Amino acid sequence: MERVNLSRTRDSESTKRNILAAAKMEFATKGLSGARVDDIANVAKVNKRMIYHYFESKENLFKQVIEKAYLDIREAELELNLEHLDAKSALETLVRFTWKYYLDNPEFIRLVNSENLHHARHLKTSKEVVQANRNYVGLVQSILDRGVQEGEFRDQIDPVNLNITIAAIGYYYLNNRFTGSIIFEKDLMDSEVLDKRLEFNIETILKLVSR
Amino acid sequence: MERVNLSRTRDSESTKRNILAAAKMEFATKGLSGARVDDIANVAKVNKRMIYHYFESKENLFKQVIEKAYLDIREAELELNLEHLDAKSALETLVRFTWKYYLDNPEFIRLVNSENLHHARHLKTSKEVVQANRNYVGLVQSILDRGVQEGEFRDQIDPVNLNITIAAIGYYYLNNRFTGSIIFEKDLMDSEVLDKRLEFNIETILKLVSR
DNA sequence: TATAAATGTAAACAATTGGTTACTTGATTT
DNA sequence: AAATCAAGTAACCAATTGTTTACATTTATA
Repeated sequence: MERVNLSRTRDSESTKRNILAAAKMEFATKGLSGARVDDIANVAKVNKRMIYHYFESKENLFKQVIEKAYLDIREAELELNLEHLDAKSALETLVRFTWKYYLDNPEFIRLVNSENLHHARHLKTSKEVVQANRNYVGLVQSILDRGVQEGEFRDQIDPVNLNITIAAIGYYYLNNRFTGSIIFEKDLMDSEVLDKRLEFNIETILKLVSR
Repeated sequence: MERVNLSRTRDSESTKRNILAAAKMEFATKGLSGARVDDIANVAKVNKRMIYHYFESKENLFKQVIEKAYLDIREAELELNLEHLDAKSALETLVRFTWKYYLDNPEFIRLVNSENLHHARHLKTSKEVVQANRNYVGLVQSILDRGVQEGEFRDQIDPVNLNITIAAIGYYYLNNRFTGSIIFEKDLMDSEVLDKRLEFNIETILKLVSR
């Protein structure tokens, strides 16, 4: 029988949550190599030993963080309930969502970069993430099918490439906002500039799929 | 009067070049924090002291590397001589070039990521890079103008956003090839898959600009 | 209530790492 | 040929860092 203790002075679940949250920020801002276990412990207000107690190693902690990051975004996408919209609206909603998610969760982009710098070795063994993504590709495929039926979209569009492009046009812009702002001599994070970029992206995707 | 010594046993220029080349690979594969000065020295076959002699610090060495990386790609773009082509061909050539450059120089992507992780603090003081990029945006703008004159392109297309999108659709795919290959359960680096992606990208850009 | 398991702390360790010191060797100039 | 400066080497250092050891306290349960 599970006991719930509402007034625990010791709370392993909250300790784990705190560690994960602190680790996410630390890894995102400094990368896997740049991240410091001591800093994670300090931010999480937890003794460093607890990190090793619950997560075994810095490497494994990173793995937990990146897995959770992927599951979180895939979960948020499912909550959009795109099945209830016509294909064009569904696609536009997805582009807007992806953009906003990256904008609101810059850590996600950083973590994915880190994981790729390390040849995705942490994600390689994650069945759960693969399955979540399989569902996601299926979702996009069904939007495409619906669009063809409605006479709005071209057929034979590759859902994986479409997916990648939807992510790419948001990800690249936000990932490289620092070098981009210098190079293009323009604040890429200015709110009007951001809004125009989103409209540009929606246009890009809709023109790509339409007949 | 400058003397040229063809048989120097001591060659500061070649030492500097070796350090820069080794540093570029080391920073690209491990990031700024992950890179080891000792490893750079070993690969460059140079005493570690020489790195500090010529480059002052690890940080400054990174700055030299990232600056050169940007100047190199902007230089390669200029050599395409896009002015001699009709607008549509020029744009397609640029998309193909960008893709191939990222494919052949994966270090470039990694370095740009690192620089953004560090808020572009090394590039901030680089007038030369900003100027090179100004020329590049001008080049794309002139292609767009030509396309409008030829009656092929829509007008009022923002050259910066177009630039960003051309880069994005190649960059994202290749940057995230490791996580992408796992997530999409498909080898994104398979040569047929790569070819299809390039065609997809050309289509994306041409549909975006055409009337 | 005794006991074992879970949760937590302080301190230290061994390895690593960016950077430096002290010195040697080779090339150029006068 | 002597003197001067650039180029190069080996050894070392102080600080950092991921990880561990040894120990203490709280909680759940037999």
